[in-house]
Amino acid sequence: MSLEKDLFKLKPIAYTTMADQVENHLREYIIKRSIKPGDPIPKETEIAQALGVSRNVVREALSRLRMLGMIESRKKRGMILTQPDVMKGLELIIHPTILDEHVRKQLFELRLVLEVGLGDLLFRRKSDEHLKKLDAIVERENKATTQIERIRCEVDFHSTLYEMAGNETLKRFQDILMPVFEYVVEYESKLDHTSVGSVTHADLVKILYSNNAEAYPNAMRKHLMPHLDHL
Amino acid sequence: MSLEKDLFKLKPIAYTTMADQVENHLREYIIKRSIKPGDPIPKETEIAQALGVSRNVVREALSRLRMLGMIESRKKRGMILTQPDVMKGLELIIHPTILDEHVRKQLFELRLVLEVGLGDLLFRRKSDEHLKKLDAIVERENKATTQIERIRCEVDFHSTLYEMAGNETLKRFQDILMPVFEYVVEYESKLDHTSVGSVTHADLVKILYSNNAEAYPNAMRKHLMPHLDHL
DNA sequence: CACTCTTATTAAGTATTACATATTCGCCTA
DNA sequence: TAGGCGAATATGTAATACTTAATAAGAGTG
Repeated sequence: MSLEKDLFKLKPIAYTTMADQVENHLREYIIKRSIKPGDPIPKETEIAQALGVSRNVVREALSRLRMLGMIESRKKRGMILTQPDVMKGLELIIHPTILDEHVRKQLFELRLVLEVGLGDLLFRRKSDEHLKKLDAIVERENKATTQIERIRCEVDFHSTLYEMAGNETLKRFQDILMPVFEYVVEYESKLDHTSVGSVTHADLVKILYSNNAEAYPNAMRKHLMPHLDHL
Repeated sequence: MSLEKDLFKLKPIAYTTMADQVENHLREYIIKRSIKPGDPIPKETEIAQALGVSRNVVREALSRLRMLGMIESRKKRGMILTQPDVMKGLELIIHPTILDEHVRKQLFELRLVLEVGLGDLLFRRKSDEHLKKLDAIVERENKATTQIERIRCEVDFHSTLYEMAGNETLKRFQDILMPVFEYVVEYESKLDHTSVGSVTHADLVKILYSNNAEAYPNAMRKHLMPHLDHL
């Protein structure tokens, strides 16, 4: 019977281990009791006894939360809730993973979207130091003789933009995503950056010096157009 | 001695458990052997023996990777590497966490950046169905009598934009972040959406119907200006 | 010969126990 | 009172035994 087959196919999805359940229990516990960073969490043995499972299982669940930076534990003091880095989870999953082409492309699109939309943060938070830093990079780029040096400038320029945006979470997001885009470098090097009509880094800096926030998005769009056209 | 103090202060940071080390070993193992999704991973006992640690420790490490969706394990078949959802880690850390105001603000900024930069994806991937859906939402919004109904339309409208962008990773990102922004609803309800000069949802739809991609970013900027001004 | 039913094997999931290690606290002594 | 020593405690690690489920192999039957 196909119905029976379907049921069997559903079963493994619904399957949860004790560790999964304990993990969820702990998450609920933290939310419902509205435990704040710094507050203590029950001892392993207490949790095990309360939930009627082995300490081993409890430790697996705790180990997960610890990896995400949600809790910290010291030898006698017990465990405390911590304010986790929201991007930690993303880092853990992206860093060691061989992403397939499809996902990598989506992440690259995400980067393009971010850089076009970055303008308002930049204009509200730009400082003279940042602008000078961009100037220096542009100058370095113009003097560059090798392709490798030019690509390094390219990366530096855009990284500096994220820095300028003054949003730590956003910057962290970018830093995590960056290694994924290394594959782009290959075809990046084949692009003609001096092509007529394309907006250069120097042009972008000029706009940033002005207070013309309206000009930024479309300038960046034109700058990234070679990439955008690949969508 | 202050040097000694410094050393003591450094010690707990450098401290790593066996489980941490095993976790890293496994990550390296996966990368170096360039194991692909679907490929099998050594048995728990084999790993334990190879690294000279207890199976218990190995299970803690594996439990973490399993949570992130990097591996799956079945009773006899052993464990296999899986293609993880890149946003899984983010979901795990954001959902149950009481984020502090500072981080929440940064995530909200991130959302604004995304929506302004979204244009090119939208224009390249819009379909008639999507546009009609937006039309329907705008119409619903105009007929809405209660504030709650209007907010629901607001959420629907912007969610639909992410859907239109045709980027699953981006959409997932948005879905995860959405609950964080509920706090915005409060002061959102105080804003005057009919204020003169502000770009309405209807205006945005009109632009999307056209093929004027240049007009989008600044239109969206104006639409979001009440939020942007809060930066 | 094919086909099903049973059984054995394997690897993950769970439980229990014991011990190591480090940190806190309090007592005790100089 | 200060300082050190030891007890208590909670996490980290190890070892072992058992449970459960899925696969493979083998036996028996049409």
